[in-house]
Amino acid sequence: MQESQASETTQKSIEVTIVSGILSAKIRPGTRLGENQLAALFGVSRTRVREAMMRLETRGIVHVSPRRGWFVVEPSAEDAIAVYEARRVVEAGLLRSMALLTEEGRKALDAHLNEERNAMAAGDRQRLTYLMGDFHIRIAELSGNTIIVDILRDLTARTILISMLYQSEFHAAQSHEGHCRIFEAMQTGDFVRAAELSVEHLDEVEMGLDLTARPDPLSDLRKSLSLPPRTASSTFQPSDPKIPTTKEQ
Amino acid sequence: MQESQASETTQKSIEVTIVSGILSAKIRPGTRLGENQLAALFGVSRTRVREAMMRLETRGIVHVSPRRGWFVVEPSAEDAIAVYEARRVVEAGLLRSMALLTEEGRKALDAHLNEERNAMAAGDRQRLTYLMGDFHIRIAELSGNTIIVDILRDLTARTILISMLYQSEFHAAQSHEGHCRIFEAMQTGDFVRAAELSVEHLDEVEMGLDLTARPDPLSDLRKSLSLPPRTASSTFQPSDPKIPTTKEQ
DNA sequence: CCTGGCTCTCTTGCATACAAGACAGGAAGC
DNA sequence: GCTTCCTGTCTTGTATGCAAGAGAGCCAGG
Repeated sequence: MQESQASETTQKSIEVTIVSGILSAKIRPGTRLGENQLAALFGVSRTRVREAMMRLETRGIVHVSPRRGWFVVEPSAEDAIAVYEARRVVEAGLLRSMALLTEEGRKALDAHLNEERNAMAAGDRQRLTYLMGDFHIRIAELSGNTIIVDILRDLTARTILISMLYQSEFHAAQSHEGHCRIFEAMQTGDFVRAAELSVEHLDEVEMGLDLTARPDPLSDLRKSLSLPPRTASSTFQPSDPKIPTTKEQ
Repeated sequence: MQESQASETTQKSIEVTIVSGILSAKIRPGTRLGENQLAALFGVSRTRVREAMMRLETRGIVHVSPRRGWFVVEPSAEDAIAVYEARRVVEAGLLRSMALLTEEGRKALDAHLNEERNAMAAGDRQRLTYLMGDFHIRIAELSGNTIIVDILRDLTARTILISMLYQSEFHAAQSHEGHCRIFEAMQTGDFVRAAELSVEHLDEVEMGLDLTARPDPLSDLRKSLSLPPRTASSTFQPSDPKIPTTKEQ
């Protein structure tokens, strides 16, 4: 999103920038988020960067390795399973609790599915990743319950990190079809069916993961040697290359 | 729970102390949480207190009024409705996703219900409040999914704050019966029924609230005059009176 | 060539200092 | 008496400084 100079509203912009970056698959799991780097990027002191990191940590988006740095989480296979389970629970519970789909909501979802189709046609993979996750958030928004929206946003962010680690190929068409089916069920007012389809859809995506493929083939070894998690900063390509070879200080 | 001197593990003890205090109804909504007070209590600097506050803010437990202080949230009527809806979604979704009740789990819930009975017999209202909320957290723990446990813990904390604001009388027996019914359904393996009962139970509790009774009859006026939210510190009675009239510095 | 240890640098952890806003209380003017 | 303004105090907001830990790299010894 916006860059530095975002002073004044920098309050939470660090947080949203990073989450947005993850939701659109621009930031990879394991990316190192140096306090000094971010402080320079946003033109603030480390204090505020740390605040943002703490918030993101409680949201399960980043974690800190003492005296070594902040890193975007690299969910383990167990984490991945837990995240998908949590999503099934929340999303199915949400759909079952719905009573009707307003015309407004119908339009919003319809427009979203069109966006998915456009992105597929254009082959815009990053945008596609974002849209595939966003669909579920949009459904939550229909409920008007910001608590659930926030929960699902964070879970979706983790889902995307998981897919970057364990998903070899991206079955966009399959996901899109799943979304369409859910939408159809919702349109007919059959929310129980929509919930079931949602669970199936999430199962499908989860099954498409190769959870045996460890994110880093050497992670076992690294851990036993207490070496740093793969920084992956070399593969971090922000759309706006604001992080040059900033040899900080 | 433990007090100052908790150095070393002070890492997150501020957070858990406050959340525990809320879960056991020892800290009222609107309680002012001064950075200096907490810093003195825990024997750390404001920095770490602020970190804890930020985390709690992310979790929806406290909020900050700029340059005026941190306060335990006072959920509005709308917030209350949203919290109960979120709980219904998550808890019903969770129960529906369960396949079996292990013997271990059965014992845990059974023991818990006994504790409820004991607290009712003893008339220990604080403990009862804690147990009534904890029952739902225990169910989440059965799933072994820490994500869901954390979500429900925070929602339960907010629920207790809501009950302190809007619940005139405490229908402990009614809640206990609701829990027993849910447990019975789970024992028979009928998790769909358990989910339905759970929704009914939450509806019952929600209906027992008087959401027309504003937490502070003058809150509208206060807001328009941008006066401080009611501190309620005068009604704050920690079981361990560690916060005397600490005229900080 | 390999191994062990040393140092040097870079990172976060934490405390502190100072800035700035929000009230409270009192004094001055009407 | 009432209102208005002003000043003092207390709060959080933010930056900065210093300490301590973790590695990376180098050098010596085998």
